[in-house]
Amino acid sequence: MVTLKDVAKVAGVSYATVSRALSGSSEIGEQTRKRILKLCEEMGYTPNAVARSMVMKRTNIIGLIVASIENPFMSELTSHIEIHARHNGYNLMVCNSSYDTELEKEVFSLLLGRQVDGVILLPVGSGSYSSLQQLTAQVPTVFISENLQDLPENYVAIDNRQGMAAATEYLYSLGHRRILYFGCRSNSVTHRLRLEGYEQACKSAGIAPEVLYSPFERSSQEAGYRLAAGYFQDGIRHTAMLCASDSLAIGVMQAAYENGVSIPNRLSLMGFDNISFAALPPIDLTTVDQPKERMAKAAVDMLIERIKNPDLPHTHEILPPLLVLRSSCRAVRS
Amino acid sequence: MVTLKDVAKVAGVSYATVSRALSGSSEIGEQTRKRILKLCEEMGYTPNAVARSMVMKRTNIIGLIVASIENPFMSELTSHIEIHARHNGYNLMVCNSSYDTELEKEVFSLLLGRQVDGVILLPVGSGSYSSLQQLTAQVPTVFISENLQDLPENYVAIDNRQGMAAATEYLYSLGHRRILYFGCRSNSVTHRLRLEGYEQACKSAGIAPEVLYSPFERSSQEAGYRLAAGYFQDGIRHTAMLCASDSLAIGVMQAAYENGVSIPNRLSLMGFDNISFAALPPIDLTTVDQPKERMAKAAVDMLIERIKNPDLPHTHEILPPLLVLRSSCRAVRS
DNA sequence: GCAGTTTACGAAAACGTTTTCGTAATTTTA
DNA sequence: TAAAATTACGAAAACGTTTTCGTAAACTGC
Repeated sequence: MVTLKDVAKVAGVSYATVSRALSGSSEIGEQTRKRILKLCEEMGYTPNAVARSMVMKRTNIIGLIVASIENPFMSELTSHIEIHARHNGYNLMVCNSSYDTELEKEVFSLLLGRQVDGVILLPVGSGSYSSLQQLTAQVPTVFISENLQDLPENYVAIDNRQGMAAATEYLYSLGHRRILYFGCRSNSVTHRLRLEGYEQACKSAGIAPEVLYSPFERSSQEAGYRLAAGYFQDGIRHTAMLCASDSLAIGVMQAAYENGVSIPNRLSLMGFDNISFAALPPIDLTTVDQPKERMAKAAVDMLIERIKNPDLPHTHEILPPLLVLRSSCRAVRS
Repeated sequence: MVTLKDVAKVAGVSYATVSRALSGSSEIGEQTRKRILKLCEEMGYTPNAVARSMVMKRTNIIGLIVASIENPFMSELTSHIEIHARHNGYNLMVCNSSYDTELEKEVFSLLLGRQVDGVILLPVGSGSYSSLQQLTAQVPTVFISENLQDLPENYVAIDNRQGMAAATEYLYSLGHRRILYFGCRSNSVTHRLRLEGYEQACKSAGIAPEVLYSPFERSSQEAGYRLAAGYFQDGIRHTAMLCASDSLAIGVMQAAYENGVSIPNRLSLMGFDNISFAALPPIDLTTVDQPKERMAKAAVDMLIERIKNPDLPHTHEILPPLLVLRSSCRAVRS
């Protein structure tokens, strides 16, 4: 590897001069700058980012912790985060937490040792963030896609309550009066808010909320499948099913398929998240979109702001969800 | 941040001693080691990986360049690579190349500047790797999921030819004699081999190969959709369709759906890759699996070997693909 | 009890940068 | 034209580690 010192030696100048030529400093003559830049080119010099980080006390690396990269929702977010971060001069160090709060803390510490300038956390969503606080206190951190309410943290999320309320109202507008909510027994605030949105909209519409919970399992698709399979055994008592997530809805779809329940003819089905699966024509799930690109950008921008000025107070940004109408819902025959 | 020097000062020893206590060196007394480790704990000392990298001339970071993280196939691979790398003491720096060969080279250089110990490349697949060679020559590199034949590179791939031959034979065994191949006009060797596998199996079976090409577009799903839509206009002349990738097949499925062509009743459909989409019940696509976890492990292991011993000759590993039977294919009525 | 060996530790260099400070050389001002 | 200001550069410290080398002190064998 050719270093700055090597270039300086060949050029017959001090390393300070080479450094200045590269950094665009004004403390250098125009002709020497050109000479040195040309020499760097010729010698194939690449600045060593590690050495630079050492003295600058900043790595220009953002750590990203995500529950599971292979989850389509999370991989979409990850992709946008990477691109937007890179456009701002940051690289991404990515770690899976594999839905494990212990591992989540472990990789967080690991990233701290790596001296990342900040962390974006797509949390497991255990509902308990107290044990993370001694870690988030050590480096600028932004949570994404998890509503942390009044916790002293930075986060970007959508208005889950409003989103689910809008979903409920949409079903109501199609004539549905018996709408079953398929909830997720997660402790996350996100899921609590979604449920509240449903209940609130039911109340406003004057219909009775009915809720079925899935136990929180590794795969919510599996959970939706089992829950729906059980439900179908006893006969269909509703005209629409509103699921806490697209994954759940897809599980339901599988069970419906196997039980000969036609969607949307016999049952309207709605999800939440708008993962890329949902748009596939054979699925074509009506759902509520989380604007992933906007969320990613907002999180990166928020983080960079806090990296530049660590004393900024905690903040959060709540983006509006968007109803995505597809073919899994239809109006009730009158 | 509390540093090793701080600990040394409090402990009243030199920094060498603290370093030795932490590294498990034998050149230190048992009681001092314990005393220092306890002190490190108390003071909340975290080793600075950047400083360590500086002197060790090794970062324990693997760079991963992927065409698009949000592509389900690639995100699955990414996830397994991250986990396996971390278990071996490496962290992952991830970059999107966004299907752009120029950007691919750009981020590669960027990773070189970051002093990554090695690079795993999930390439755009332009078919031309010569311009990459001056980059891959500078750091241990392993290509994944792209068959590079005799190129002087390291790679992990599947036997694409055999996989597609097996797919063809399976359709033949179901009684299909008119099998249309939906190819991808990509320049990648991978796609050439798949086509060859199809042609070879046709020849052995004594049936005529028929091929329709999609132009290489950003989204192969879109390409499949357009190609199939055109095909259906002129009437169905085949009993089975074999697609070069699952994405293509899903596009075909959409077109079939819209044209009232029932799969598998009217037309058997087969894909290749086994992306997670393919398993979703409403899709349930018969396909050829690329064993992603095994590929990821093989690539990481191959890379680490070459990091430890950079003088190792180039090598490659070809894994066997696996037929995944689902419901998108059926036997021809006799 | 003395030479030789081992053990346990400290001093200091090294990694490749950036940046501060100092200073000749040049330019500007009066 | 002398003093003051500016420009262009070099010397050296600093960042937080690891590791080599040197050396007292403790131990070994006879």
